[in-house]
Amino acid sequence: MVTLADVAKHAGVSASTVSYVLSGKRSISASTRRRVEQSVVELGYHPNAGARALAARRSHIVALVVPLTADVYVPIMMEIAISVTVAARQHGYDVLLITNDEGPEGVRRVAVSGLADGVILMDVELADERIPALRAQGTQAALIGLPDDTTGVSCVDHDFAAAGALCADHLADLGHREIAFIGYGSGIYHRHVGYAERTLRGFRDRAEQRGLRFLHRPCEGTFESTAGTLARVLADRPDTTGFVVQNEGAIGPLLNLLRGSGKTVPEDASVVALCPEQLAEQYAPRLTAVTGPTKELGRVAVEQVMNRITAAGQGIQPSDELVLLTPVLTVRESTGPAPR
Amino acid sequence: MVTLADVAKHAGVSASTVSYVLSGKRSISASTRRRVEQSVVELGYHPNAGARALAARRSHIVALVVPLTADVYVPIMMEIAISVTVAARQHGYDVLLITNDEGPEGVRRVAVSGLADGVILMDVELADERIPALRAQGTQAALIGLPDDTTGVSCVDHDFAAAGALCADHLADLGHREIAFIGYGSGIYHRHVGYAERTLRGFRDRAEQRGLRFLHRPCEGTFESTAGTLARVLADRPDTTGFVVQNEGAIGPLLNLLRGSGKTVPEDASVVALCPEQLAEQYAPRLTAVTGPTKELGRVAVEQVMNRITAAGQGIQPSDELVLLTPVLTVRESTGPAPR
DNA sequence: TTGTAGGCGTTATCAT
DNA sequence: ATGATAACGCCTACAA
Repeated sequence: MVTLADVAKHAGVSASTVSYVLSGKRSISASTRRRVEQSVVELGYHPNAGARALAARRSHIVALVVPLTADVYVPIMMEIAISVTVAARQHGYDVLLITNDEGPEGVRRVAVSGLADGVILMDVELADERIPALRAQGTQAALIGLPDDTTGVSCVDHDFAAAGALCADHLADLGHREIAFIGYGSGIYHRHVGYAERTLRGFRDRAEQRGLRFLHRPCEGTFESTAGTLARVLADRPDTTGFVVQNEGAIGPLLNLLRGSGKTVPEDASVVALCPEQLAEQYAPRLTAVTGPTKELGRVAVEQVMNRITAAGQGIQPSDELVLLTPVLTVRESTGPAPR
Repeated sequence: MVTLADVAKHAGVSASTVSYVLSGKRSISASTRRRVEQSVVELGYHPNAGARALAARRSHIVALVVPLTADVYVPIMMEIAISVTVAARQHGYDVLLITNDEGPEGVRRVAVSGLADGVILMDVELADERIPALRAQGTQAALIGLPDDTTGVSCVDHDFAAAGALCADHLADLGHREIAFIGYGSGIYHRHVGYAERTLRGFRDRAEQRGLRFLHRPCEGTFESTAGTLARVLADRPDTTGFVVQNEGAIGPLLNLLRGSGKTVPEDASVVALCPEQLAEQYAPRLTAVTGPTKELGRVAVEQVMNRITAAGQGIQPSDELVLLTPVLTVRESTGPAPR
């Protein structure tokens, strides 16, 4: 193994000079810089990560905590994980993968051992038990998702309220007056995460503003429950022409059921989905959908931990950032002007 | 931060004793062991990862290199990544996520800096350019996939030849005599990976053994190309009653097209797919399919790097293991007795 | 069974 | 602009 000392000897300078050439933390004459860089290449020197971490008290690693549950749509998770990794590299950081089966203990472990300088949490719950652990240790963290209490951490998430509003606007613009919002199972609206509620609120407010009549029905996302939900909607409000779906599992069934009940999409009924683009593209008809910028989620989260790590390293109190990313509505084939 | 020295002082022993209590590398009297463990808990001691890596010349980290391409079915990739992480933890290791946009350089970087003790490569190509890099540095590696030249590395993969044979057997058992094998686009059979060829060979050998008449047709996996492929198959061999599909994209179209041409599955035609279970379950009818044990892939790969790292650490030449995992055929609704 | 001491490769504080 | 040198926290051969 080639060490700093080897390079120093080869270049005829001291070890500290080599270190400074490499870190750029103090000015070096052009000539010695060249000599050192030369030696580095010739000897094939690569700094030792452990030694660096020990001396600099910084590992240049962030931990990414991923859920094991197939609870979320997996390709999206992967996309975020990759965007995090790529973004981290641009800051000279590597990413350590932590699965959530370790629970709050996993987060504690990597932070307290100095293995990671900071942590990024995916799949954050409203009252996430990992957050108190982070606060207690003063661990720098960015959350992808929005918990109840965000003190001591930075957060980034989609702006679900805006997403809901986009749906209402789009259908209103097309002349629809009676809308049904097919949501997740009722459990979701309390447990897990706040995005369901935030979406609904955004939709509701805008719908009222635009004078829409609407109803919200939770739905478990199976074929059967979707059938039940749709039947009830059509019984309660036979003139419903617009559907907003926020439930990956209910999309397919809903399209089939509408077709089965003689309603053609988009001529007789319009459907706008809140889901990833990849999903929206794979139905027939392809779905008009509201989607957030997935990769941004990862990029911003990295930015946030980096800011915190840097601040903390300088003895400054890191600021708790909160970023909500604006979603986009893409018109595809499942929405059209209201009938008549 | 609590250090070894702090614990030693608190327990009234020397630092080395604490170290040995923790590592178990030499016998300790029950009483001091208890005192030390006590102090560890009371003070909340956690060993510093950097210092440990530096002194022990072992980071207790393995790098997992994942492809960025949506080339592979993403949920499977994720499943492997997670099983790798879980398995690694059981060996006291953590997993560093490396994306393939760094190319061979990424692998070099983590190994040469001592950041990782070993490497696991996913999505291995036949003539993978990362492998020479690994060999050159003497990096311990396990590959998920089977390259041309496996010297200096360990490998684990599905036994695709066995998978192909399972398909042939199943259809032969059901009395089918004319089979069509719908494969990937012709490019795949040369480029990328060998599994397509291995599957085909396994199928072919067994099919001949069982006296089946069969043909193999590459297929791009779009609706159009599947339509073309099927039309050609039925023109060439109108009596074809069995289909083997190894092409995720062609499955949906194939089912639709068979239906469209008046062939009911499984009464008129049987379809067996080579694909992940999750996919097989989501079609109507649910597909009889051959699937390998995904999580095992990760677990075995971890086992293999661990073996290599341990051996190398003891100055022993690590042995190049090769494990092929036996796939399983699950009968679902898409296969039945041959007609007549 | 336990302690001592040197070293692992970098960083960063003092000097010069 | 450059050099010595003392940490950084842990491991482990060598002693006792």
